[in-house]
Amino acid sequence: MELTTAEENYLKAIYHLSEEGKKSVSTNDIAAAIQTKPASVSDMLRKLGEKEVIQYRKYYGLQITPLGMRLALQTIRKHRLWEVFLVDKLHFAWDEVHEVAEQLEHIQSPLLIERLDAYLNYPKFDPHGDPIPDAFGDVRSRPRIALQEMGIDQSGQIVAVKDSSPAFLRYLDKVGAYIGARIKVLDKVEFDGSVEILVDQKKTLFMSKDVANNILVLTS
Amino acid sequence: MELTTAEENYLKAIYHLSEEGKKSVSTNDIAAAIQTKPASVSDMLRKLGEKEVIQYRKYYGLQITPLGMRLALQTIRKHRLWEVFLVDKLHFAWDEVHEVAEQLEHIQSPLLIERLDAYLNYPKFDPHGDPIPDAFGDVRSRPRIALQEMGIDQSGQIVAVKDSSPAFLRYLDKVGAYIGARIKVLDKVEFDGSVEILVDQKKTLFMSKDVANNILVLTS
DNA sequence: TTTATTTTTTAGAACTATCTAATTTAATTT
DNA sequence: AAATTAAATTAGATAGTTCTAAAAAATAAA
Repeated sequence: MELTTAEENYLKAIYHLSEEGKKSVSTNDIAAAIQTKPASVSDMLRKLGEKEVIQYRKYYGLQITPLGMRLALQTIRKHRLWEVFLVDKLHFAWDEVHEVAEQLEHIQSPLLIERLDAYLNYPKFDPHGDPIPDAFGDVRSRPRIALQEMGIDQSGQIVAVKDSSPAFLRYLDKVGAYIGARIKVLDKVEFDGSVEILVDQKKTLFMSKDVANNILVLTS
Repeated sequence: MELTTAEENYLKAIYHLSEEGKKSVSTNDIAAAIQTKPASVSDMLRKLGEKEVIQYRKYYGLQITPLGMRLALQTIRKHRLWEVFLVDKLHFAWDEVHEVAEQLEHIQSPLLIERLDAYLNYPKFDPHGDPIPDAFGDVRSRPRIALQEMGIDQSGQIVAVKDSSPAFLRYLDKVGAYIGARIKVLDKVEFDGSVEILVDQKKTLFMSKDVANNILVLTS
């Protein structure tokens, strides 16, 4: 069974929205996620239902099927492997990779992905810290919490970001809070939820609540 | 000005057919080259004419414009750079790369191609020995002749093949006549046009006229 | 429980790319 | 030069993706 590029994009968006803890994924949510109109989404949901990658009941909502899950994870695997390639080998900045990976993920060639995976040394996480599913769709995720949720004096390592908009990624680069940075919470301001952290044991940094909420940390 | 994937493929086919010495490229030729129907080609020629990448007069024929030439060379550049990547870095066999490169060539990202070019060390030729146009569309081609046309005792280096079908490439791999191999013509049989050559100063090889005609050599 | 609002779906249109069948134009042959 | 053959084009359909505008269904509010 083969999916078109558009179908893959819809399925990926549905998968991501499902993962974000939402009990049900709405037509409007999907439209917002892939920047299209709800009318287009309705149409596509019908088609994805026919292809049995989702279970779909009009007006009631949808659920990904095991088949859909497998296909979505395959696409995500490809996307993240390409991101690693772009950053590790071609020296892209981590805020430049998304758009290109968005195109590369649709290249059809199982052999290519196998070889790429090997060439990159079987990476387990992409440059944003998100886990790369293996060839069988298994994801080795690490338990992570938002920096905002850490307590004073708690340490950890930045492993991912929730919001990966170029603007946010550039901000992180600027202040030196990159993926992999080891941090420690020095203080939390109760009034506005902002935090003070120590980065790599040398630089202190103030962060607003909003920023701290967007950074995921592997605590130790 | 942007071309769709289909338009890029048509333009590339037209460019290649033009290069093959044919004075005029016919609708049927194009249809055969990209495995579609003449009717589809007619339609597309009209569109390419409107986009001014070719000059088109119904029933009379077509000619690539300078703009079309530039765009075709850009696509060819991408295709051949990806082929180098697949062979050099991902260890694809040279008869496995075409289909994947056919997809990769349509990825839109000038930065990606610049970086890829640098990463591959600015290669001038692809794994089949075909020249890679530079960013400005300039091609550094080498004067090459068919192995069949060489005289007895003449030496040279295999630099390209005319027919790059997987079957032919596999045959070459099998007999050890790879791109880059240094050869010398030991004998030519007048009766059937077959040749006897010495490969890399150790192995002698008999080749039919047809095979020898498909191998291009840089003579020295 | 009606009414109002929001969400979702359908209807109808546009665009791309392709096909088959029919027609038109050009080239060849007699 | 007329007739035949070959090549190229148009007409009409289908399939995929998207849109706007209108209708239908579900949810929230009075």
